[in-house]
Amino acid sequence: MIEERKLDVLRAIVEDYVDTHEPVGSKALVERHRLGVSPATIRNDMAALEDEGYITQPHTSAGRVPTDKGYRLFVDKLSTVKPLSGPERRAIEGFLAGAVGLDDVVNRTVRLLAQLTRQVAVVQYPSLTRSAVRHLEMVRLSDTRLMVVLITDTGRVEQRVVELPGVLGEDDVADLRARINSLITGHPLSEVPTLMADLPEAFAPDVRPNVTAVLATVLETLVEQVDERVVLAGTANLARGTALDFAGSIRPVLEALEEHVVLLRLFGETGHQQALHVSIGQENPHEGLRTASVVSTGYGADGIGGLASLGVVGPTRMDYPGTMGAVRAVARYVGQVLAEG
Amino acid sequence: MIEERKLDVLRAIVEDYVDTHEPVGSKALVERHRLGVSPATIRNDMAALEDEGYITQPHTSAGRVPTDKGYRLFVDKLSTVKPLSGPERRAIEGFLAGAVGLDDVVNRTVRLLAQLTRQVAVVQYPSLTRSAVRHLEMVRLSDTRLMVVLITDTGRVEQRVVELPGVLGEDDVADLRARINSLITGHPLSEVPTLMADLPEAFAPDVRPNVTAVLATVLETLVEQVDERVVLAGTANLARGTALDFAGSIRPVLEALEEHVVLLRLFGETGHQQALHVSIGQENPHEGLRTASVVSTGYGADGIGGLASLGVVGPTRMDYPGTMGAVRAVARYVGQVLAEG
DNA sequence: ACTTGGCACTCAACGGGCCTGAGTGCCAAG
DNA sequence: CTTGGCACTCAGGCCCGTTGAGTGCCAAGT
Repeated sequence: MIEERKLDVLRAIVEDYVDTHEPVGSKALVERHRLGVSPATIRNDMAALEDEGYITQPHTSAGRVPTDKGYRLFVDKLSTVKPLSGPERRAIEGFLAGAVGLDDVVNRTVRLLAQLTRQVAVVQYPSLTRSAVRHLEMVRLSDTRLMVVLITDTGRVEQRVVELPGVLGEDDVADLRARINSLITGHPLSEVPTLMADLPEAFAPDVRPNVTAVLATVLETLVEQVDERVVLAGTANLARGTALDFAGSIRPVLEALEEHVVLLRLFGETGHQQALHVSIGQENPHEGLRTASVVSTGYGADGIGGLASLGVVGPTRMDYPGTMGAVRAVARYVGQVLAEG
Repeated sequence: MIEERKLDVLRAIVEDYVDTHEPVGSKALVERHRLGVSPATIRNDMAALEDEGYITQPHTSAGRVPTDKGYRLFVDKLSTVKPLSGPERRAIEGFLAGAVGLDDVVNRTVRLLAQLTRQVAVVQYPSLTRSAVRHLEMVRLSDTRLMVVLITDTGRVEQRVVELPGVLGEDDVADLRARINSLITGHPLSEVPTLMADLPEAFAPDVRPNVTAVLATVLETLVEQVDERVVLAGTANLARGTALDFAGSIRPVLEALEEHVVLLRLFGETGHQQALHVSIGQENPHEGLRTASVVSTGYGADGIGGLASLGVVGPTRMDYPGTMGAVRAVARYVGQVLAEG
C-alpha cells in the first residue's frame, strides 16, 4: 500500500536525520534503506509528506528534515521503545546499588540518566504529599521557639522553626508530640490536615493557641512542599550539537532549565503516571523549550509510579526510541531501589 | 613617567576590551581616553607591553587583547573594587530580607548574585564543621533502628538512620539524648569528637555497644559532610557572549561546573577567608576552567567570613571591579542575614 | 630622551562572481 | 502506480580583488 510506504519513508527520514544531523535526500534514502523502489518514487512520497506537514526543506535544493509533527507521528506510530542492552542494565544496577540515603539515590539517578542518554537529565524528588509520615519530631529551642521536623517514609526530612504565641514547657511539648504522632504516623501526608483538624480542642484553652500555631506550621510545611525540588545533570550535553540543535542558541533552554518551577509544571501535567510521556518542540508550554523535546515518566517506591517524575530534555532531533528506553529503565530501577530502602 | 603611562595604557586596554569585546587599537584608545599623547606613542607602549606578555594580538592587523597576565596585573594593581550603587544595595536587602530558612537564603543568594553580575553564581552551603550544634534529636523507629537528626545553629539539618547491634528502649534513648545534648549543645562541630570520646564509659556494659554505634554514626555525619553542597544559578549567562568568550565552546566550563567537587576544591583553597580571591584563566587548577575566571570570597554568620565561600564564574574578559564589588557586597549581606536568623 | 607625523606593509573581513553538486519537481513512457 | 530523464534551483566552496583598521619603523621635532 502506498500509505504504508509513506510511513516507512517518514521513519527512514527520522532515523537518518537523527543519525547524520543532515537533511536527507531521496537518493541517500534508497541507498541506506531497502525500500525496493527508486528515488523518483520516494520523491513523490516525500512531496506528499511535505504537503501533510510531516517534513520540510530547509532550502530548495536540500533534503528533507522532519517537523515537530513528523517526530510526533514517529513517536506515536512508527517507533518502539528500545530496551537497554545487557551491559547498560548492569551499569544501572551497579550505579544505583551503592546509594545510601535519599539524596544519594536522587543524585546518582540523575547522573546516570544524563550519562545513558547523553542529554540533560531531570529528576524530581519524591513528592512529599504522596508519601507518608514516619515521624514528627519537635525540639524546644527556647520557651517560645520550637523546631518541628517532619520525617517521611521516603527518607525525606523537612524542618521549620515556629514562633509560639505563648510559653510551652518541656512537658507540653512531649505531650503534644505524643498525641500528634499517634494520630498521623504511618498516614499519607495528604490525610494529615483532616486527621489533625480536631486536635486543638483536646487541649486546655491556655495552651490551645500554641497548639494551633504548631499545627499551622506543620500544614504549611506540607503545602509549601508542593514547591518540590528537582535536580539536573548533564547540562554540558546541550553544548554538543552546537549550531544545529536548538535553533542556534542554547540560552533559552538553559534559562528554562534554571526555572525549576517550569520543569515541575511540565512533570505535574503528566500526573506522575508511569507511562512514558513525550513532549515535542512546539508542544512544550514553555517558550524556552520550543526547540527542545522532553521525555518523562513517573516513578515511585511502589513500582507503579505516582510519587514523582523524572526525564530528560534534549533537541527535538533526538534518538527517541533509545532515550525512551533509558528513561523507562531508570524509572523502574529507582522505584525498586526506593522500595527496598 | 613612562612606566606609569604604560600601566595607564594597559588599564585602558582592559577596560575598553571588556566593554566592546573587540581588540583595541592605538587610535581608538586615545579617542576614548584622555591620555594626552598621540597614537604613535601608544603604539610604542603597546609594543613594550606585548614584549612583557601583558597583551597580545589575535592576528597581525588587529588591535591588542589582554592576556591572563595582563588581567592579573589589572586586578592586582590597576583597579579598585567598585562599590554597588544605591539601588543595587537596596535590591540586595529587599531580595534577601524575605528569606525563610537556610535553603531559602542560599537559593535567593545564588540567584541574586547571578542577576547582579550576569554571570554564573556559585554558593556553598554553610559548612557543617565550622558551625555549632544546636540540638541532637533521636527518634526510635523500631527496637533496633534509630534515626539521628543533627541540627546546627546555621539552620542546617542532617539525618542518618542507625542499625543498632542490640535493643534500645525508649528510656535508654531519652537518657542518651539528654546526656549527649548536655555535652555538645552550643559547641562547634569540630569539638564534638573530643567531647564525646569518654561517653560510652558512663553507660552500663550491656547498652554500651548501642551507644558506641550511635556515636559512630554521629561522627560519620560530621565527616561525610565535608562533602559539602553547592548551588548554581545563571548558567544561561554562559551562552551570552557565544563564540568570543571561553575560546569558542562553553562545554568544558559547563562540565566543570557540574563537578561540584571541583568548585569546592576551588573554594577550599582560599580557606573561606573574607578577602576577595580572583583566579584568572590559566591560573585555575581545573582544565575546564582554563578559559574562565573565578571571583570568590568567604562568608559567614559572624560577619568576618570563615563559614563557607561564594563567588562567580565568568569569562576572563569580565568586568572585574564590578563583579568583585557585587561578590563582596552579597557575601556581607548574606553573612548579616545568617547572623540574624 | 621622548614624542610624533608620515609611510609602507600586513592581513582579516567582506563581497562579487563562478562553479559544482545534491536535491528537487515534473513529465511522459512503461 | 512506478520510473528514468531532464531542466531547474540554490547553498556552499573557491578564487580574487578591495577595503580599512592596525601595525612597525624611521626620521624629524622638541
